[in-house]
Amino acid sequence: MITIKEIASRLGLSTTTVSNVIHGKTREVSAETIERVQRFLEEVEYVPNINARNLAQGQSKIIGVVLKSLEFRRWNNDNILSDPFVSETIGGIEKAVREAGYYMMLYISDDIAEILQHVSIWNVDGLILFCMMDDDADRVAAKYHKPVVCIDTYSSGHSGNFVNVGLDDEEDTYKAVRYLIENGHRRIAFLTDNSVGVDRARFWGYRKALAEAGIEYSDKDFFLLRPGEIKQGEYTEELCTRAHNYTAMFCCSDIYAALMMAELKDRGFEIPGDISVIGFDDNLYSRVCSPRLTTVHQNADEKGRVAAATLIRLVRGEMIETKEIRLKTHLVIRDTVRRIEAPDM
Amino acid sequence: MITIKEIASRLGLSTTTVSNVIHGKTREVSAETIERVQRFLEEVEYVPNINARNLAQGQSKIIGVVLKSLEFRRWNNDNILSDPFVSETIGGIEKAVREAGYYMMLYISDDIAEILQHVSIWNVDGLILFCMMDDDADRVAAKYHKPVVCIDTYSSGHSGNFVNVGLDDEEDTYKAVRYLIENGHRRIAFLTDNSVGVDRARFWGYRKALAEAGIEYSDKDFFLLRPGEIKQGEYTEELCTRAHNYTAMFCCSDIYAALMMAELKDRGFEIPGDISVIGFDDNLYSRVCSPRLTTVHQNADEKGRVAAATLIRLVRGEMIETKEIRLKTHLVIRDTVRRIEAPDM
DNA sequence: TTGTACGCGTTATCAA
DNA sequence: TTGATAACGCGTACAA
Repeated sequence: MITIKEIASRLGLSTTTVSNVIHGKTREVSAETIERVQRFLEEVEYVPNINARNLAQGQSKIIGVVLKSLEFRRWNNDNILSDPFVSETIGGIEKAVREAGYYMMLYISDDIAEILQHVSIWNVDGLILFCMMDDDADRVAAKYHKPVVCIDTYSSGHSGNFVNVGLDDEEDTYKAVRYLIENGHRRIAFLTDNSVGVDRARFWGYRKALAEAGIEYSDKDFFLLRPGEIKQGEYTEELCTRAHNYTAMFCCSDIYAALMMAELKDRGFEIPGDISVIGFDDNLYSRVCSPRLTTVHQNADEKGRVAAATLIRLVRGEMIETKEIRLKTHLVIRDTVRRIEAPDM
Repeated sequence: MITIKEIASRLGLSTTTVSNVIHGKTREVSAETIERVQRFLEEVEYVPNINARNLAQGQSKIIGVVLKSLEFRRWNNDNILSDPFVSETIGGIEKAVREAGYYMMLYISDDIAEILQHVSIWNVDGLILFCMMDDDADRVAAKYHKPVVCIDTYSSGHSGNFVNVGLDDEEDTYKAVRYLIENGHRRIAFLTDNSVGVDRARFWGYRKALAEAGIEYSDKDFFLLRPGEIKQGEYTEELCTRAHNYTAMFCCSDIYAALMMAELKDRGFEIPGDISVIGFDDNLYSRVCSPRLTTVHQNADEKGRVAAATLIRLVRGEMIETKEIRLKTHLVIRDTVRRIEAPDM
């Protein structure tokens, strides 16, 4: 690895001049020198030592992406990246980070202290917090004195320490459930694996649609998938039995919808004949189902890109008007919701 | 951020002593001093500046993970992480890297020069090349003079510049296709989206099983999914029409198997009544299908962990006996292959 | 227009 | 057992 000092001495120049040319601070260098230096730089394939650069400048060009795995246990708790929504979002982040000339460091941990240590060791320029619950995000953002952008974090009392990129989960779910109701459904189950953050908001959207239609809600309508049970196939028996009492089911993710459909079909359910299903995400799982899944479309890749782009603006010192960026969704109507002509009361 | 220098001056010690305590070079420090320093370190929550450390030591503690997106175009070329096999493997890598006290930098690019520049800027200690074809991997490994581990790379003339972690794709596929043949199938299609690397090896396993059973192969038996067509739903019409001539189909991934099953069912095919299907990977897609997919199981998470662990051994200067680490697979028999009693000739 | 010299935070050598 | 001091490679006041 050739250094600036070496280049300077070989060219009979000072390190300052070489450094200036590298950084395009060209107004004080003669055209001839610029030319000469640039040619040489290419010739020897100079690459800067970023550690030295960062040390001198007190920056890092690193965007840290932190996943907290415990809170967001989709079907496989061991490997949170196996959730397609998560990994697609990360893909979007990577793209935006790279295009902005930054680097991405991925860090998966449940331990807030560990996360803070990590970002401070690397002097990370900005942080994206993903799959992290309210208070944890607040805590990190409060201790870390640089820009933080969260994805899908609902903050009770928004501390103002971070910008959040998310959906309007309550409204989005409300519309989907209203669609079920408009199709004559009144006995509608709600399926998820937790009741915090995003899923809580979706739950309230579901409740709102029910209330508006004068449908009473009972705790039995809440179908909870326990962590690990999907992998093991436990409990689904019970859920499928309970499903007999419903004509429709709203699922908090396409994965769950697809999985549930498979379990239901195994037990003789016709879909949507016996039970209608709506998912959330509109990823590949919705197109692997048969019949094809009616679902709420969101763009995970865009979510990641927007989060990263926003963070980088913040890192560059720009002001962001709003603390809450909401992406649009829409209902994609496919083949898993049937119309009930004579609604059963 | 408090520095060693600051700590030393506050404690009335030298930076050397403080540094020694931090690194456990304790044989030359008095017990009392150790105690005093350690207590103070905790008190002020000292975190090292890794840029300075790396600069002084000429290392980085970074494991670079490079994805080359172009060569491996599953269903969504824009966002390679949306492929569950890819993202699960990365999850496995991250785990092993973190547990070994290293950091992971994820970099997605098609441009070899860009990749090399990236790793040399960051002085990355070791490299994992993923989704990269033979010659590209060779080229990177040749120019980069530190340890390289590839995942699923088939090298024509193995340069010896890297260790590869993969499967025995030919043998694994051979067994799966033989299973179809043992069940009376003779008209068996092969579905994939490319014919290089892993998929080429699988193709030869398929051919081997056919040949062994005296079944003639024709180019028509090769079902090629074109990039982008899955997203658009183009061409599947043609593939489904051609499928009428077969009693079974071997698919190079669960995604494709699941997708194909949905398309086929849409057109009235019974599975496995009209056509049997086998997939590869055994990820969640195989359990979302109905009926449940018979498939070749591989452990993506483990693949990632093994690759990372191997790389880190290399980085630490250990010797690795073999240049080719092959993980085991096995056929998971579920419900998509039927037995044909009177084989149709 | 170019060069000198110092600081960034750490590790490492060698002397005390 | 401890402490000066010199690297590591780069950026940048400030001087020339």
